[in-house]
Amino acid sequence: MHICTNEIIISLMKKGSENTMKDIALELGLSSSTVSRALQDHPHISQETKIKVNEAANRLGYSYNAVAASLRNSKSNTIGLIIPRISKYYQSTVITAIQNKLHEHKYNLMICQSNESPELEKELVNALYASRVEGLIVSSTLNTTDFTHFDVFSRSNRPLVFFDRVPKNYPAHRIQGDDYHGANMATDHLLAQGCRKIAFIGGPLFCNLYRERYEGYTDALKARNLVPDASMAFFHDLTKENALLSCEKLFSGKKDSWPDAVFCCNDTAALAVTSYAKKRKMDIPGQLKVTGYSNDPLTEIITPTITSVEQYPSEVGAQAAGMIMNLIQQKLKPGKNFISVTIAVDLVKRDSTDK
Amino acid sequence: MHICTNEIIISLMKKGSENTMKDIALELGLSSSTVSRALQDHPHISQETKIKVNEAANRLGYSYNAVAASLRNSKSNTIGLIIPRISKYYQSTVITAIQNKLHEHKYNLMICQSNESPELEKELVNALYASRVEGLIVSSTLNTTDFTHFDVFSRSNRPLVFFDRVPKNYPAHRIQGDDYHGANMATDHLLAQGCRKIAFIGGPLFCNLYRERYEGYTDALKARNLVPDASMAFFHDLTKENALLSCEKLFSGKKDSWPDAVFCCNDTAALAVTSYAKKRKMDIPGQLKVTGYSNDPLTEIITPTITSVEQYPSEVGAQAAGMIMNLIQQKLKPGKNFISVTIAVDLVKRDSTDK
DNA sequence: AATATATTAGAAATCGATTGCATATTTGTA
DNA sequence: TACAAATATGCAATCGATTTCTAATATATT
Repeated sequence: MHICTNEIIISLMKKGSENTMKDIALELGLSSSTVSRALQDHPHISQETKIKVNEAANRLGYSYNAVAASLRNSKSNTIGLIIPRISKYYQSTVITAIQNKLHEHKYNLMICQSNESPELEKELVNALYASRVEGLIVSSTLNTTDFTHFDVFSRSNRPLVFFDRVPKNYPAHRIQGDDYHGANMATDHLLAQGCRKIAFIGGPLFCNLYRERYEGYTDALKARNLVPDASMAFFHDLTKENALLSCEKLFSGKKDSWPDAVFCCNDTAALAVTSYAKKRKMDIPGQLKVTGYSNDPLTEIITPTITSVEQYPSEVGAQAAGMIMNLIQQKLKPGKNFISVTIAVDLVKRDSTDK
Repeated sequence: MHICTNEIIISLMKKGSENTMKDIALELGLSSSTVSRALQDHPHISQETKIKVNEAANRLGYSYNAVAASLRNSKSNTIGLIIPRISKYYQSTVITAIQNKLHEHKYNLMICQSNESPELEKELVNALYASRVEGLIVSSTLNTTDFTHFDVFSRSNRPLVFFDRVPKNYPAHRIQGDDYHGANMATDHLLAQGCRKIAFIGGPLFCNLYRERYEGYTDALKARNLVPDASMAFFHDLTKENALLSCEKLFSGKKDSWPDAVFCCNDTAALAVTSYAKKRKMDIPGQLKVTGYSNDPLTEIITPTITSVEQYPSEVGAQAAGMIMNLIQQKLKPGKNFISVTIAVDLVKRDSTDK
């Protein structure tokens, strides 16, 4: 057993750079081929040599250079991820699931935030491509309508998987929550609770999420022979501020024109509606019922707790990572067939809809 | 202006691999040196050649190989980040700030989660080192007491910066919030509001954060000639569940032994205390005052809103990234001098302490 | 004894971009 | 005219790990 202090290790290192396999080889009078194979536990190398090599590697403070291996093998063991923001509950949960799954396969994840900017998104795609990530997982910007900047990946057969915010007419694999069903369930629940004037607060309809949720919402109304009221549907960035503005419009006229429920496409908006209603002394759920989307822990903290749609983000992340790994390992043959996985959602009923 | 369809581009590409500078050189009857220099806009290359090279690069669908450049230049343009979890407000805000700052310098960020496991942390350090990240930013695991696995970085003079959870006796640069002062202010505020039996809920004292907050808390008490009551101080992982258990203990005996305030070292715990109190029909802030730490947006959502300590995570992230960049660019000379930056904090008074 | 088969190790090319040095051509100056 | 300087380009080595092919032993088989 050798005991090395830092000083000894430093003195054994060449000035200004790392020791390489070559240095180990030199030290032992071997070739670097042998060292490489020994470190990989290759069967053609004797036990004796392997032990000597590993010992020398420790002694010299050798560290494997993944960059060199990456170049030689055309294999970076890295996956790229582009996402608008990492700070939301849903997003960060998906990321964590992806990372854990990839780690099982000894893959790294390079996470980039597009900050909702299509230009930055494009730049990041190219940067990740240049870094030779082996696959790319994306939730696109709200404003990405042109997806051609992802062509580099599809063109070179490098796996490309979209989740959550997926393109409409772009050939790629995708993992989505069942947005139609989620919205449909939530709306139907409100109807079952007796609501008849249900407002809708969502994002722009060119984004798949809101398009499908809006459909789920309108279909639920139609199923009960109700006509969706366009003056009660709002489409904008789902920030607190925007949601409050929509509230102003919803609750401006005479009291009997007010909605008796609001279906919100995220929890931020649902929260804003709830606090608006509280401020105006409206009773929730008595006078107004509210539902959110994503089942952010926030929904259990506010009074009243808010009914929301659970999207199982961990499952989404695990599926996305799993799909990328399968594509890389060619368990799924690349080609013109694209897989679309839909993750089931559940309605979590809480106080804001009287359960 | 050339118009290329995907088919044309694909047909121009070698089977199964990318076009390289060599291919561009071949196409134009130049050497790859010239191509390299042309693409870098090197002054020794004529305008004419540069235009031809760029045009051919587009035509061939050339994509820069950052891995090859990385090897040749010993420069990966990548920084590593190891963090226990990305899902909390504070953490994700710091990350975003780091990423934005690094992006200005054309650096990428490789984010890894240690999931609070020291073993995984160690593994990640080595993986990032092998990937030749040029610097490492770390917030360590709650249970990391031995920091020698970071030696690889210090030993090879690769910048290492700790933030938030920083080591006690390990030589490295660090960015910290002013934990002592934050806790001191919060406690003093509670005292000023008339509280005299202030409980403390924090993490284990071997972690700098909680050690310093505890000191700030006790010093505030002592400054008013109060003796900290050990039976009212709890040290554990700051989860909701643990915090509720501590509440059980705090409010188990006779009513006059109950605390009149609880200082919590994070907002999760403060939230738990608040909901516990609400469930037991205690009046906040009348009967019990509560403060949290980190100023998570949650604190403004719950009723009552919770007084908390703002840590300016964006500033922390920007400083950490800025310091790494300075160290890389040798604006700070590496050596035995370690910089410790303290970021000021502020107390945000809300309803839970009667303001 | 002679050939076959493991076993172990090395030489050299490769991945793709970069760059110091050498070279060739053109322009400028004494 | 001759020589200096500026301009434009190529050659070849380099970064570090991997792998194919080759070669040298040693052991086994007939």
